[in-house]
Amino acid sequence: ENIFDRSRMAPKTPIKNEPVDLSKQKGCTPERNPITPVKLTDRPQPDPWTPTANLKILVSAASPDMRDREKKKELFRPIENSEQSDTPDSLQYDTVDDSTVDEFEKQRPSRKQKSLGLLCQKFLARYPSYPLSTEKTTISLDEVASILGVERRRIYDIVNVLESLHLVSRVAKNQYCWHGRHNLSQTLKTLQEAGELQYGELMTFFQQKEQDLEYKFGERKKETVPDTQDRPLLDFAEPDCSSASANSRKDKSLRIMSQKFVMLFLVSKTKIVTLDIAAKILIEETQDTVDHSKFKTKVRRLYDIANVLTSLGLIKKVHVTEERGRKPAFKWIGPVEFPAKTDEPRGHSPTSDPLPQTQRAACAPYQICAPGKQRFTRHASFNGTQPSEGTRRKVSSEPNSPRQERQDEYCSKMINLATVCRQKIEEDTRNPSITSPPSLLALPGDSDFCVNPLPQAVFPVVQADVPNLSLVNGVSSQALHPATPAASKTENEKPTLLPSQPFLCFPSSSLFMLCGGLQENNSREILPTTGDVGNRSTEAQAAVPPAACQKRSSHKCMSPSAPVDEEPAAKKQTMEHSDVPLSLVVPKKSFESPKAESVPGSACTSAVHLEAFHLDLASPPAPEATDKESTKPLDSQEQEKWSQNKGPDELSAGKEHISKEKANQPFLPQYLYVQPTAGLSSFNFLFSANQASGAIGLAASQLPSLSVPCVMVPSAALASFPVVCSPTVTSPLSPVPDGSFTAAASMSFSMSGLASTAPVFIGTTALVAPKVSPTPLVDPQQPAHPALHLSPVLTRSCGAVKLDSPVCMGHPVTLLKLQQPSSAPLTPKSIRPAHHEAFFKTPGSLGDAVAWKKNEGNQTRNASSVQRRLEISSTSPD
DNA sequence: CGATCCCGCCACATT
DNA sequence: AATGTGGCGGGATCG
Repeated sequence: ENIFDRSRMAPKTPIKNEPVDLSKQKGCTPERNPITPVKLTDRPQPDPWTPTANLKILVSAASPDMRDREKKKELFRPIENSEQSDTPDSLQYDTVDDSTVDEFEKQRPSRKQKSLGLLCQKFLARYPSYPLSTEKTTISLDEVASILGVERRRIYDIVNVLESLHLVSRVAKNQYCWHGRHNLSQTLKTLQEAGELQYGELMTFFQQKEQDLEYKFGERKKETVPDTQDRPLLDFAEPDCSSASANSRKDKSLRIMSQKFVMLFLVSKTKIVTLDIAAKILIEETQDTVDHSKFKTKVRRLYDIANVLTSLGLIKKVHVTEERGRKPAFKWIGPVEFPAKTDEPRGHSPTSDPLPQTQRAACAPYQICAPGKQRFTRHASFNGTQPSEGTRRKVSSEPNSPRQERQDEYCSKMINLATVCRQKIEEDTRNPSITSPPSLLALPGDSDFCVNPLPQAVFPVVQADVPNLSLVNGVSSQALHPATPAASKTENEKPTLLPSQPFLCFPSSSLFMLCGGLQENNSREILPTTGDVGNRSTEAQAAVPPAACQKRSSHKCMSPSAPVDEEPAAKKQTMEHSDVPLSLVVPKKSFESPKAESVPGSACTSAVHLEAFHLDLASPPAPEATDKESTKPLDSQEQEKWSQNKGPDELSAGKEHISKEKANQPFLPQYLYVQPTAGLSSFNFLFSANQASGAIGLAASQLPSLSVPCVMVPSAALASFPVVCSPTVTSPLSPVPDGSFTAAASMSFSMSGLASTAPVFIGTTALVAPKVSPTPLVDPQQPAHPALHLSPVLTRSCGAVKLDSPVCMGHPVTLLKLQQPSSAPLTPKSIRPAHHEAFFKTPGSLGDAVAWKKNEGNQTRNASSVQRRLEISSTSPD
């Protein structure tokens, strides 16, 4: 059939074009059988051209498919000839053949026909952009290569780039699994965030001044880039590391380059990146030695990448005429804004969608790696047994700059923490991490972790009990406190005290926000946040430099000192992907309608408050640690704040923006702890403000939408219990791991809560796994907004109402109203289960249900233990 | 003649 | 050692 088409086509189209068409057709048809036309594209005429060609063919022919192809080829040839000849008729073949052959040979072989871009199109045509989550598509490199009639090498070029965007993931040797673009937006978002950190400054410079910039640029690169750039790469690498096997060869420059290249676009204001600049930036290391040859090689690679990206419809070639002259460049034509979940509704269970479990399983190894970041970030550390040698290696190994060193240290610490946490978590939930969504961006995580100069790590989760890890606790405590000695020492100690628990303890007293993240940013941005949000990009750019500086400085300060480091780490974890979660939960009583309504208006104000909080928290320290202090003060304000509900969102949004822009670390996890004030006397709420990325986030950075994982805990419980902050973020994909992790954390809480009272957890939507959806509350399958997701859940369970508030910023805010806790609405038991699943299930978690159960059991247990501890702690110190 | 970038050698990684 | 990966750059082709 194909043949026919071709023949038809051929005549119609001009030779050159024809080939393309054919190829496309091929691409389409090929799905099942390679039957097609490989030949056409493949090698028109093996014979004449290259002697080797024949050999190749023969070799390939080994496979039946190949034979078929060859046959076809023969058949085709005539056709081709005819095509070329212009006269469609096949009749001519015979006669024309030779002559035609020559002609056509010349033509045929046209380079264009063999271009990587075309090949990529064919490749992409074979797979659905948005494959059903259920079906998992595996790609056999050999098969594809043969089908498309190209050497495997070429397929690698394509796959590597696709992999960098998480459109595919490597499952095994010669095997890749196709994810499609489900996670693309998430990936892009992550890249953007990472890019801002790494390249924000640079890009700004470039755009501003090219020449001078170049110089400076080079310098900066070294400074700025090195840390980041190197690290970012890590993303992948790290994953690999985690996998145990090291990353293969270097770090797979093509992949990294691809990501970096994409980052440049995403960071660029103009969305146009010239090849030379990109090459210069990407050369990184060599800056000094900028060999011309190296530059040249880099450019070649960029072309390769650009071809693939072009095929994906993400960029297009353009020319920029600058002072120097006309230069080749590419313009980003893909999505620019990445709300919580761009592409698809998957928000709830972002990851899951893209990757069905099966896929995950299949992809797992890889995913792990790729998502490494996530893992890291989240519980990332949990996944791998160890932080991954690679990571460490990189960290330690690359001593680019002082910064790095710091980072390294930081990373190391983080890793350690992560490891500990991981262990615990693993114990509880074993696999979840593994299953993590493939698509998640490893990058961000990684970057966050190691790469980002600003390491704001947040603790991913709080653990309920883990007596075992005293170390962890110590760390966590430190993390919390680090920055803010003042804050917490006393209070913190308690948490810390909670010996084994990594979690944070919050005083039951009031509400506080914990911000993970960028303290620096917050401070800076605080003011701007509210207003700026809209303009982030602009501001961001402007802000970036300073922010970066600050961050750096802060980081340095932080990282170097053990305590400090910890904090960042904690922040990171929390924040991680997500920038800032916006959602807030409001207890009905207190807030209820009145406030909720007011929210929009108040949001701004509230936002301010929040910001302030953030600042406080952030800057000093430990979000968690601060809890008491911050909390208390907040308490008084709580009501107001609550009324402001939106505020948080905005704030968070603002923060996110800011943070992202500047630090990039945008991820500040923010948690709001609300004490049972009025209505909810008995309940405590923890909100994570962050974000974004994770959960649903998306919103995080750019989007105002808020997704916040929240944990409600009965006040009583809280009083005595340390509260753990769930990691907010999870990227859609990553969610799995995160989710799992989170879930675990949350679980523990819930458990505790149950024990004493009934704790309710409100998860952010992000966390919600699609699969879970079945639960009543659930789902969120509405893709729409992350916030929405949350709301539904709440609504159901609690009757909470979520509101989207346009708010000042226009960021959507979600408010949740909770019915009176006291009342039954939240029956802990009934609710929880639902919530848990809904919230926590992560797509990624494979055996979620089981895991859950287990977890719950554990949690319960833990809770009890925790309670004990808590009680003790509570009594003792404060 | 510069922009593109195909081709495939060959090194490194994995099996 | 065989095979999978993929860095890399010569040099052909395009515009």
